Amino acid sequence: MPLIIVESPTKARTFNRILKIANKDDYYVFATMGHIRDLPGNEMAIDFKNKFKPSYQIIAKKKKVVTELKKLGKENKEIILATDPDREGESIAYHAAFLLGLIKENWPESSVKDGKNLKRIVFHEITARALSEALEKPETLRLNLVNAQQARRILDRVVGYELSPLLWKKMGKNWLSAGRVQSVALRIIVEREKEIRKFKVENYFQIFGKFVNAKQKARLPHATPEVEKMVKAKLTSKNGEPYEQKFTLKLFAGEYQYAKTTITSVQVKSLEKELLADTYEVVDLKENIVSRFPPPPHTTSLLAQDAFYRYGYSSKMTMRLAQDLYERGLITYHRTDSFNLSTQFVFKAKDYIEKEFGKKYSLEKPRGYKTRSKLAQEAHEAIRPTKLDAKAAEKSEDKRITINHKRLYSLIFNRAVATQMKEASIKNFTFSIAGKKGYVFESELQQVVFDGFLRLLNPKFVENNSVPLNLKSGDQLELDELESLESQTKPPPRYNEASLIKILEEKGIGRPSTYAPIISLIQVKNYVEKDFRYFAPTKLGEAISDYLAGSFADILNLDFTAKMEENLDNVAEDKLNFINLLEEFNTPFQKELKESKQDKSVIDVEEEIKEKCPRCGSPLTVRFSRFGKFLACSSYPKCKFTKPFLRFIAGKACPKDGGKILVRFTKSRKKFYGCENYPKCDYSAWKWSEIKNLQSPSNPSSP
DNA sequence: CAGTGAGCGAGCTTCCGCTTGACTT
Repeated sequence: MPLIIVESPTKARTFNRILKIANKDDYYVFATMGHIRDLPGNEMAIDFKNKFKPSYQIIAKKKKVVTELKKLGKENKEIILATDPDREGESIAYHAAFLLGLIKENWPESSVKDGKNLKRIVFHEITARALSEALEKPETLRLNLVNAQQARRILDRVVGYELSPLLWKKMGKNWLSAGRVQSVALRIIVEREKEIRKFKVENYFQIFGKFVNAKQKARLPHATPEVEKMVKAKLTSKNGEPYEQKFTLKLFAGEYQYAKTTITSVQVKSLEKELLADTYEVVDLKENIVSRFPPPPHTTSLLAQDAFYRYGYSSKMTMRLAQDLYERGLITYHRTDSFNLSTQFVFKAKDYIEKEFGKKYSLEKPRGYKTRSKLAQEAHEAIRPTKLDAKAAEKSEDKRITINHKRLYSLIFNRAVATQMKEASIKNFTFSIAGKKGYVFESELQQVVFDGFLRLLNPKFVENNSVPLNLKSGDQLELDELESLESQTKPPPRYNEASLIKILEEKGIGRPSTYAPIISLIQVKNYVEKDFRYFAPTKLGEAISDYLAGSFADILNLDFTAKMEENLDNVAEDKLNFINLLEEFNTPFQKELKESKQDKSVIDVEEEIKEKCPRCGSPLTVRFSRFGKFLACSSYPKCKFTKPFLRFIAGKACPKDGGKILVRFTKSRKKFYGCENYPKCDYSAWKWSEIKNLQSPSNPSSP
């Protein structure tokens, strides 16, 4: 009886179901639960003198899995490797085959011992047809792909296990970490912070006019009933001279565009006077109908971004919820970078759309999406519901399905179905309002002509933009009111979880399975902190990033991974030898390491604060430990005074005893707010909204 | 599924990527 090997128990279950239906129950399907053989954690385990030979071990937590695998291997002669079609999947297959005694390892060349009994099947879609087709023409293990994975693994190990100890010495903290992915993620945040500091904030004014058309009702963009008669437009030029200037900043990651006007506070008053005295006419009214297409279905990265902006979920939370939905069979696999939707789903979606919204909303031909990124590996489908049932999560009787699960399910459902809906048709109006003295105001608005997919994905937008513009060129308008707004130019924004994941994915840094863990890691290590929902580097994080960027500029660059991936593709296609690739990386790297090790200077990130040590009077300093920040006496080791670093919320007092409110954490690192006088006072709150309206300490409430 | 408060830190750490079940109530 053939033994089929896959990664995940869910995939195994699906296979069993399909095989049973096809009356092929003489297969046994076994799940490895991911990698089973890897480098040990407690040492480098790379032999640099022997072509980077790795010493793999069975992963401690997988011993049971491997015992079971070996037992099954003895019982079943024919082995069918059915792991994911990408690099990591091929590697899992390889190590499983090795443990079953079917691979001869002779570094750096490995070979398959018994090709008759070892087969590899590959498919991108788990359906009965794909499976039976694959079973009919099995292939062989792709050793070049395995080598690409090994090169990736070894390179990451070398980078991580060389750079980390360097940091331990450099910073005097033996728990620090560095790596190809995490250090670049950190640098992205650090460089942005510097760009923000460097940014010069400037004040400027914007002038908006509200115009009335006595004869006809004109509509204001985003109109409310009360102001329906008014048209709001922005002053943009005089005699062809624009007031607005646009600027583009080149940033570490991408660029930043911003605009300001040349209008200063001095000019505003006289401008207002002149504008109010003028008479106006609508000119250059243009209509332009454009199609708006639905966004692609969710990948891991897009789902994390969508859930963050829509519901404020952290990536960790989103992945946890998605995992639960996946395990209950409600959605497809949630760690994916693919836009592919199975043909079965696409056809069912068409039926669903026609039944739910009518034929006007469905497509004749299915719509597909191209991956933007060449770095995608597309081992899975896009994330989509498994059933065309909008209420599938709602109906679940599982008590562990919460409102959050249901919300995330809806997000996934709507987005996937929307991909197969007609595009929306939007009429864009742009027009100017010109005064006799040469002043020009400009405005634009949109009207939804046909809602298409927006009906499902953004009904509010449809509702707010359904009325046509009731103006035409030549209409005479009166300026009813002026609104002068003082603004400041804004620096590029800090990253949040969504924008960080977006840039990581764009640059191919990290994989769907690692985005959330990486974001957790740089916070747990105290390299970055969240200021509300935005990342700011700590002193420690900035020092680490600057040091590494200075000494290992190539690795800390955004295109390092992209170049590595290109090379790994060449290895997979047998155009490049993977040992040569490793050597080409490692030779200059070791040189840089040697130079860095010669510099014995130590970087100090400790920062003195105003507060004095109660024991000896020396200033206290903020220090970093693996458990977070703490305050310690600056005359350590002479004085060993320490105390916790507390984060007070300014301007809030405890409603029970008037004490200061501070941020605390539960044992499981969940954030909450509490009174400084704990345990005497037990006031606590989970959410900002609960403490938002608390009184300030100096201003106790009277009633 | 939720889950609400120590005191530690300054000797044996650290990588990336693939999986799920893992605490306790």
